Amino acid sequence: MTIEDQIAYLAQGAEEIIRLEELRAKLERAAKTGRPLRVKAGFDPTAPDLHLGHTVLLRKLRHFQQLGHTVIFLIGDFTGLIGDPSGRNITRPPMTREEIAANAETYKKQVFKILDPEKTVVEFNSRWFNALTSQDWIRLCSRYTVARMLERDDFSKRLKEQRPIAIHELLYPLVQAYDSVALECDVELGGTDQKFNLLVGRAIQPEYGQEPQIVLTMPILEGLDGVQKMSKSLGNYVGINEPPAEMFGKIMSISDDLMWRYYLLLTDLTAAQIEAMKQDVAAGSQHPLEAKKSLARRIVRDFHGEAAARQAQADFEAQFHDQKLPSELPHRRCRLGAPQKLSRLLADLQLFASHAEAQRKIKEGAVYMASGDLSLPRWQKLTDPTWEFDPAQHPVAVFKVGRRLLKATFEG
RNA sequence: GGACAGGUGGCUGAGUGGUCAAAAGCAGCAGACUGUAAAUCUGCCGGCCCAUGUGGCCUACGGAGGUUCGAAUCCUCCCCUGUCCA
Repeated sequence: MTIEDQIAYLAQGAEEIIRLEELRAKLERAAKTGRPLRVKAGFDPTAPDLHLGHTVLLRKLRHFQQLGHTVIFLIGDFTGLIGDPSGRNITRPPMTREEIAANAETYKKQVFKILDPEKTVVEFNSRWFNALTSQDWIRLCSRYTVARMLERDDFSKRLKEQRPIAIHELLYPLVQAYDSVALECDVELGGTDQKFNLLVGRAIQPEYGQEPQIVLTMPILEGLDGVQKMSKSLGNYVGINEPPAEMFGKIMSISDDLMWRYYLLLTDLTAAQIEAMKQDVAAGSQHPLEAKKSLARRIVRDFHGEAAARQAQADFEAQFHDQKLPSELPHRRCRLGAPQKLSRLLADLQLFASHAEAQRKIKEGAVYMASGDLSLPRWQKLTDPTWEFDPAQHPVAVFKVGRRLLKATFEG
């Protein structure tokens, strides 16, 4: 690949590259000297459950690896003590060595589904921060000004809105910047929300006699709702460890608009290929549903392989086009000798969060049941919460509420 | 250290003695329509119990006490946040 091809490859899907000329120079030098670039991305040590949102960044890191460069997967176990400033956050208690080690293992297991382990270095920033002296800290703090720190959107906004800003929060960007110094990074990747922190790295490195790193920001992936960023706490995420069927289903539930965004950020199709597909859909020569299935299959394949992806699609089609039950569905065994009131039963089966909710939803007509021959389920709407469910009559039953399915086997 | 303003359900935010499990919006869940899309419309949206009713009980408006037949609302102390002054 020529240098220009490499730049185009790295730039695909990226939000911003600061600065492009410097990246070109570094790539040229790396090619000439045979010394790979050191490319860093930092991760939160407390949330080792990765979802598709994280993979946007990981995929870009892999692109660097494919071009021969070294990725530094930095676990911010020291940074974690501060917490990325985002308003109302508190310093976290230090994690134990064991917790950190366990989380790191969890990370590795997930991350190497995308990254090349041969070209990845896993680091912890407590390694150098625990060795820092008070003098070192003061020296670091002296290299940046309050005014510049307050340029950060989050800080200036909170200042204006009279919301609290704790002093230690101001340290966060400096800590992250110092990571780049300690690791002698050539490039740092992050989401667009990290832009400020990444730029502080650029500003601090020259203070320590280093060349400023290249900053490459990736867009923040919207969650399944298409509005808010994908995050576990918002519940709008697809975890990379989720079973194929679940992944497939979740992706099928996104809006058509969002589908193109996912294509761009979560697959290796080029922007031109995606645009062509978009045209086909707009022209009516391809049904958006098919385009979405193809997206879902690609993504599932990345994490579970081709066979599982095909199976997931087949299950999906069987379930929603042919009205069959999926090959695997949540299943609970339940001891029940005598008839029981429906609302109580469904609450006990944890199909609902509370008994009150079970009663409400049943009255709303949201609950369906199938029993007997499950290969061709005949759904029966249940609207009476006081109806006595008789396990003798229905030793195996499947309950359906919206998209949720639950199979229950009763034994006396 | 002083003065002032504020702290309400997942979020925003109304409510200043009973009619308040707390308006409204957002989010969420479910139904209709569909392609498990979007948009739209409808219902629900603290818990437990009875069985279905403008039903009973419990918990909840930063925390702890108090006043009152009755407190998110009044009083006292405390905690937290911000602004101004020092």
